[in-house]
Amino acid sequence: MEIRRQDIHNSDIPLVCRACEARHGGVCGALTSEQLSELNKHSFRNRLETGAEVIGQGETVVNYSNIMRGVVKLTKVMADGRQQIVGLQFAPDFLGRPFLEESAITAEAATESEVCNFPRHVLDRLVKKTPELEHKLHRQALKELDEARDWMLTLGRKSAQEKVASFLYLIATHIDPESVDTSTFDLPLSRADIADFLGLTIETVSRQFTKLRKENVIRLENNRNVTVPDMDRLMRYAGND
Amino acid sequence: MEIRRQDIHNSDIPLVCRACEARHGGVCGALTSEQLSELNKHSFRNRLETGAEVIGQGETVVNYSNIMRGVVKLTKVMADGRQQIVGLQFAPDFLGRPFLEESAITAEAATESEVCNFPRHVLDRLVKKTPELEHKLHRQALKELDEARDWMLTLGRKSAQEKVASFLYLIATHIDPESVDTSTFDLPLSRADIADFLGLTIETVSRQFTKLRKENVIRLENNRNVTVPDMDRLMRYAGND
DNA sequence: GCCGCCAATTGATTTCGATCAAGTGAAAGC
DNA sequence: GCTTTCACTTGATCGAAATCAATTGGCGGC
Repeated sequence: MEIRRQDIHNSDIPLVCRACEARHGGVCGALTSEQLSELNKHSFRNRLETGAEVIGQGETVVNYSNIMRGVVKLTKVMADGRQQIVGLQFAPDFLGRPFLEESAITAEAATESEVCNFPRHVLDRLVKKTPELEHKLHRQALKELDEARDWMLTLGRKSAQEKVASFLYLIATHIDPESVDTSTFDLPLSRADIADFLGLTIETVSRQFTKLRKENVIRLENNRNVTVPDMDRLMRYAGND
Repeated sequence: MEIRRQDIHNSDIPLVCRACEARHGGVCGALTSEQLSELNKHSFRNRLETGAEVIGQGETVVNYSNIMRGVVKLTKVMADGRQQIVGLQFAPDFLGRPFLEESAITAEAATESEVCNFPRHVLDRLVKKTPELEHKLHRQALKELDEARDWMLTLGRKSAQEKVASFLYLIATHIDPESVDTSTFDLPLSRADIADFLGLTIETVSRQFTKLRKENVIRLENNRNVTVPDMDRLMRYAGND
């Protein structure tokens, strides 16, 4: 028995949205076809090269985005250049901080990505009128909060080895939610980015990769491609018993 | 010129809520007097001794709360006992994780506190019917997310001295939002709790307190009472230039 | 007043990860 | 084909914070 799609006026949904909406459950799912059409009038998609900045720390927010493809990293920088990645966002996550003029973080593409942008004021107006949309954004905020707090435990209390294992486990479970086999994947981050995510240096990250490889917790096809023969074992290395 | 209170039926508001609502801008502010009455029927207040647990990691959530007075710490524990405080909540914060059966964190009173509890299902029902209430909760979630990400930078990239200074600055700016003079305050956390908040050991926290005292960044009346002669200087020690 | 308790401090030593410094290997440019 | 470049790895040393171990100081109970 199949559950019917709720929206009747399927054909009224903008063409670009139709393909998109089918593929994922982003925030747009909360909108009626009319609202989607309205939003779509003001929205534009673009492709982001690795390293391309979506928004910078301290800048005025003009657009929100939906991640269509790729991984976006959220970073904070200190005045002296020290840097910390405070979040990773995967498709089809919503990207943006509602109700705030100025961004407290930098968002940039960790991999080659594609995003769908809409002007802040258009979405803000839509949120006011659409409780279901605010509910979706609320849920995403809570999800991000849960993830941030999980990561705080990792940053504050785990050893370098546990941190690296935790990172690998995180990627294995997030990179391709569709896939059944999560045991082989490409890392969306460079060693430098991983270091910034884990609060370590590149050298320490590299040494821990080597150590995990020598202990057969992971195999490395090349610098980016990882195979995890035993996911539970990796989880134990991550300290998540 | 004074702005008039919005709610007309002021006298319909439950007595306990009236005193409370006047004092702070918690989530209840989003409710009509009827809703407040309804919620109040099922709510109960209680006093929490220091260390009293509101909810434990992995337990089923039956109540949400509003913090009326005091400070509540949110902690995560690893299987081997390592512990990390992932958030501090001050009055009049809302306490709880909407839309989740099971708590991912432990919440316990850091100081002697007072909370107002309401059954989860009652508030959940109210949220569904009251967009303004969900909006308030959404805003609080985003605030907590911002704070969590700020703290991730502290945990991942700051030195022990910067961490302790950051903690003192956080407390100075949060403990008593009413007060004009934020330069003298009591710490709501023991050294052990501070260590768990900063991802350090008690000994290191203690040494940094001593160091900050010797460098005249702070004065200590006793273990708990702190005076900050120059808040900007403390901020610089915290690495927030 | 003295004891016991607990929180915090202080000191000595160790350890883990940072720093400094080469070295490797793959891809791009000439 | 060779060099250059860039990301990563590996090695040697250093240093900040952890660990181990007393000691201090305040407070409640008797």
